[in-house]
Amino acid sequence: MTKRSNDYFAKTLEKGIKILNLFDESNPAWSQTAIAEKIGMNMTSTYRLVNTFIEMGYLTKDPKTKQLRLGPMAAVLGNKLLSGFDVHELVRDKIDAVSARYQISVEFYLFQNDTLIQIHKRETLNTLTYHQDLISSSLYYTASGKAVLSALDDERREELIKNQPFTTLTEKTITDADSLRRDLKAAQRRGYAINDGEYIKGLIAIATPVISTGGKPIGAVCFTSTTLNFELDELEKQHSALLSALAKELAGLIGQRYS
Amino acid sequence: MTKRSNDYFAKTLEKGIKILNLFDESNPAWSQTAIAEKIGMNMTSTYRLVNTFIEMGYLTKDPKTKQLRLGPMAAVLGNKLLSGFDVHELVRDKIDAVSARYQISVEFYLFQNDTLIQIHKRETLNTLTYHQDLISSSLYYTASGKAVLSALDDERREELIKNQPFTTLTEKTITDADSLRRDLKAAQRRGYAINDGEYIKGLIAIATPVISTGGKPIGAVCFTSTTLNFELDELEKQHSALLSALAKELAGLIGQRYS
DNA sequence: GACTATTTTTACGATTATCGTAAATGAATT
DNA sequence: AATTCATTTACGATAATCGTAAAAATAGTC
Repeated sequence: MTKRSNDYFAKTLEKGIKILNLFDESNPAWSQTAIAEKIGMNMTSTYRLVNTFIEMGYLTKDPKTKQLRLGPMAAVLGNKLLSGFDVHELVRDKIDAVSARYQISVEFYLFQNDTLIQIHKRETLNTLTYHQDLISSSLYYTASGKAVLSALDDERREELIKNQPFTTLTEKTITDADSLRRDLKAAQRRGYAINDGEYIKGLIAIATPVISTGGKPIGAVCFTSTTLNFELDELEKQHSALLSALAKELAGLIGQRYS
Repeated sequence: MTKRSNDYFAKTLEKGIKILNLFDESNPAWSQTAIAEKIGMNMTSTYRLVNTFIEMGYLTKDPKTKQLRLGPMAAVLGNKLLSGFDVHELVRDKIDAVSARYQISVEFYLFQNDTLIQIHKRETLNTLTYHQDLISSSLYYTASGKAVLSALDDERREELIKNQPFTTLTEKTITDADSLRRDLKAAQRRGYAINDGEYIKGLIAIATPVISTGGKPIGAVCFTSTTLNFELDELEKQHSALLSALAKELAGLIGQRYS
C-alpha cells in the first residue's frame, strides 16, 4: 500500500492561505460556512483552520455574530509582506518616471501560475480611472493578458486559450478562441497587444510582454488611456516605442529573478 | 491508544505562517537552512512548506543561490491584509485628531498573545523620531508594555514578568523583576505608566491601558516626546488627563471586538 | 580539477495530524 | 416550545506529515 504522498506540497497550508486571501477591503467579514463554501472545504477542517488563525491573532471572531475578521497579526504580516517584496521598489521608480515624463498611465504585471498579478500602477492625475482585481487568470480581455499570451510558445498558449471563459464584457469583447488567435497573431507582428474597449467601454491600452533571460514571458507593461484623451492609433504612434523600451528595461531589472 | 489530537489547531499552518513572517524589509532573503534553524524545524518539513509557498507564488527561489524571497502573491496578500484590517480606520481618525490638536506624538497598540502590536502611530512634525518593531513581546522597557502589565490580574502579570529578558538598553532601563513590580504599582496608583529614557536616552512617554468591556487590557495608548521638548513631569501634567480620555474612547470603539 | 564541507533534494517507513461523518450545542425565528 | 440554521465537539479511518538517512547539487579550498 505504498500510497506515497506524491509531492512535497502541504495542502493544509494551501487551504489556510486561501482562507486568509478571502479577506480584503470589500470583504472584511466572513462567516465560517461562507468560508467553507467558498473554498470547498468541510466544516471541521474550516473550523480547525479558522481556529488556528484566531489563536494566532490573524483572525478575530465576534462572540455574538460569529463573524470572522482580520486580526492585528494580519495587519503586521501585511506590512511585512508589502515591505519585504522588493521587486516593487526596483521597478516602481522606473515606471513612475515614465508615467510622469510622458503623462501616461502605466501598469506593470507579473505572470505567475498562469495568472497576471498587478505589481504596480501609476495613473496620471485628473483622468478617469477604473477598478480591476489585483489578480486575474482571465487573459482574453486585457492588453496585458494578450501580450503575455502572444509571447508564450504555441502549446502553452493553446492550453490557456482553451481555459478562457470568453465572457462578454462590452460590445467589443473578444468572445471566441479564433478571434483571440487572430488578435494574438496581430500582436506578435506589431510587438505589442492592444485593447480597444474590450474590457470597459472607452478604455484603450497597449501592452507588451516582459521577457525573462530564459526567453519566457514573465510579465507585461501596459499603457492605458481613454478615448476621451486619445484615439487608439494616436496612443500607438506616440508611445509604442516607449512601451517596448520600458519593457526591456524592466526585463533587465527582474529578468533573471523570475526566470 | 486514544491519543486524541488534543486541539483544533493546525500545526502545519502555524509553521507556514511563521515562515512567511520571517520576511520583511530588513530580511528580504533567507536560505532554507536559515529558515529551518530560526523556526526550529527539520529540513524536510521546511522543504515541503517552502516548496508549497513557491508553487503558490508566495516565495521565489533564486535558481543559483537558492535564496528565498517573497513572490508576487505575497505582495497581493499583503495588500489585502492591510486594507482588510479595519480597526485601523475606526481608530486612526480619533488618534490623528488628538495628535494634531495637541501637538503630541501618539501610538496605539493592541495586546494579543502576550504581545504588543503597533496598530497606529502618528508623530508630530519636526521632531526626532525612533524606530521600533511593530511587534514586541518585551513589555518591561516601554510605557505601553508597563501600562498593559499594570492592568493584568496578579497571576497573569507575574507570569509575564517572569518571561521578561531584562536586557539593559540604557542606563535607566529596569533590569530586575522587583524594580518592575514597584514601577507597575506606581502606574496603577497614577492610572498610567511612564517611561523615562528606559528604552532610548531622551525618549519619554506616558501610556495607559485600553480596557475591554470584559475588564481586560486589550491594548495601550501612548504619548511620546523627548526631553528636548518636554520634561517628563510637564508631559504628565499637561496630557495625562487627555491620555485617559483617549483610552476610554478607543475602548468604546473596539472594546467588544477584542474582548 | 580533485577533495571536502555545506546545503538542498529525494526516498520511504513510522507516526500522528487531519478528514469527515455524525451527533451535540447554541442562537435566531416563528 | 418547535424549527431552522450555524457552530462546536467526539472519534475512528485515512492519508498527510515527520524525520532519518542517503543522494544530489553547490560552494569553498588547495
